[in-house]
Amino acid sequence: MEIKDSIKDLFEEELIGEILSVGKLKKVQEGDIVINVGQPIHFMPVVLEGTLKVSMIDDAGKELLMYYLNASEGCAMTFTCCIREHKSEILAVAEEDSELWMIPVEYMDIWMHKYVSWKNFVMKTMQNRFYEMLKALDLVAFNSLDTRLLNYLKEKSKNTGKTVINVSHEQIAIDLASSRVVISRLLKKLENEGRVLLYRNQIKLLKDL
DNA sequence: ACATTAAGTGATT
DNA sequence: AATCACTTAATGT
Repeated sequence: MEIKDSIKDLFEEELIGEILSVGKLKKVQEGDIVINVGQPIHFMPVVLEGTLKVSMIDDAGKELLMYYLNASEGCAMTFTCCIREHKSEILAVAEEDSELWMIPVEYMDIWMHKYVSWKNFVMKTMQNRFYEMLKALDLVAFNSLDTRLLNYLKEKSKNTGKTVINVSHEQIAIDLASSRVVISRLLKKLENEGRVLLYRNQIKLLKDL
C-alpha cells in the first residue's frame, strides 16, 4: 500500500501495474551500500522512503559528495549506466534507514518509449541532478572549504529537519574530499564563533547559521 | 582496566 | 589547506 501511494501520482495506472509486478521492495539500513563503484547495475532504485547519499569516487579512491536522493526520486546515474551495461561510477549509501523499489534495468528503455509519464520522470530526475551537480561544481570550484562546510551542515540539517547532526569529523572530511584535521579546525572555529556546538559524533547547529 | 575510536593542537610544508 | 606527530577525551569490551 505504501509503495503504491508514494508513486501513484507520478505514473499512469498501467505503468504502475508494471512497476509493481516487475520490481521488488528493498529495505536498507543506515550505512548500507546500495550501489558501489565498479559494480554492474541490474536494478534502478527508486527511493520510497528515506535518503540515499550519492558520491563520486576518483581514481585515487577519494570520495566527493554529489547529492542526496530523497523520496520518490530515482538514481539518475543509473539511467546513463544501465543502458550500455556500464559499471557504476558512483557510490550510493543509505543516509538513513530507507525503503527502495528496485526495478530491473531492462525495463528502462522499453518504458521510455511506451509511457510518457516514465519519460517525464526520467527527464525530471536528470534535470534535477544536473542542476545539483552544477551547484556542487560551483561550490567546489569557486568557494573555500569553510563555505563548503557550512553548506554541508545546512544541507544536512535541511534534509533531516533537525539542528542536531550525527556525523563524525572524519565522515565530513570524506564527503568533502578533505582531511579530518582540517575539518576539526574549521568546526572548532565555528564553535568559537558561537555558531555550532561540538560533541562526539554530533554537531548542534545554532540559530544564526 | 584496557583497547579503540573521535577529536584537539602545534609545527611543518 | 594538507600532513605529521602527538595528546586528550569518549566509548566499547
